[in-house]
Amino acid sequence: MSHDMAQISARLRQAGFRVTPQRQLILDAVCALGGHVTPEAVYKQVRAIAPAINRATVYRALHFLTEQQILAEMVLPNGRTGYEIAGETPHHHLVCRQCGNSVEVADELIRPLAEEIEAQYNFTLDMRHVTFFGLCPVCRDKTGG
Amino acid sequence: MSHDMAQISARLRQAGFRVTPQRQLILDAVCALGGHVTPEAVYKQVRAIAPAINRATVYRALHFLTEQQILAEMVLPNGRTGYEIAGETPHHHLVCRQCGNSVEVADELIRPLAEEIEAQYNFTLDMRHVTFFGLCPVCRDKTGG
DNA sequence: ATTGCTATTGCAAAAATTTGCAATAAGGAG
DNA sequence: CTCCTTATTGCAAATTTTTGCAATAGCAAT
Repeated sequence: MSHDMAQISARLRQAGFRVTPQRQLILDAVCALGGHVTPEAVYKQVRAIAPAINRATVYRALHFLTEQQILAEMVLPNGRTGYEIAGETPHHHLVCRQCGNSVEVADELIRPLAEEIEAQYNFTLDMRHVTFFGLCPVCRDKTGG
Repeated sequence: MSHDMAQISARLRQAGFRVTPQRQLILDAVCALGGHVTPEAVYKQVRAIAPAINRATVYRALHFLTEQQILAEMVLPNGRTGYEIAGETPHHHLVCRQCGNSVEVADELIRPLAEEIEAQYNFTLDMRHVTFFGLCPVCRDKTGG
């Protein structure tokens, strides 16, 4: 279990939000599935346990948990949105718009920028999983001249 | 007109793609509407001129023109995808996950990272319009404290 | 101008995501 | 334990985006 439910619950209630069984199941599902998870995968996983749950609830909970920094949101190579438990090792991707292949980028490259921006704009950035798009060497040499 | 159709046409045909009236209309629409444009807005604009055009064609053309670096794609503050003519001044955004407000980020901050990554991974990045998510100062002091 | 190859379109249906609203149920207070 | 307020859910319908496939139409070559 990579999330401390007791602590999370306390924090949410503290802030006036409610800890519903749906939200717990959804969070558990993201955790159990591991890695980068799609809303649909979460839905199916949760469904297996609580068949009555609604798709909209999954989408809403995923948004909510992301807002609360309990989950982190990312752009998957196919352009859709994925989720993971926040706090996992930051990792980033370059994805090729042409062929769809992706490469991992070291966090050390990204972090300085994140810190620079945070300092300069006073934002608290969520840079645990950034995706940049472009052309991989292979595709560049073909089409991208 | 901020795009050179003759040159673009030549390049596309050169690469074995076709320059269809639909694609031209769609590109014109993005140009005419200016700024950050949604697929739906493009669809409506194009429709006004060519009522027979199909929504799927708009989505496909937008993807295609982005792949060809003629358009640039970005994440809008509402989380959906927007487009603009590529080559316009690069600009980036920090958007607050809580309140949705966004702030512009200087390109000078982003460019060094882009160059570093390109050098190190041999990717050609499309960093003309990057969006980072996080918490603005106001929302951080409320909830995210 | 005609022909042939195949990239693109339109259509229709599927899939993915969001939204309004009434009903339900957390959880703090008594 | 019960009551009350209101955050959340479920539902159904609207939106948004993607996809398979047959028909259409670019465009390079003749």
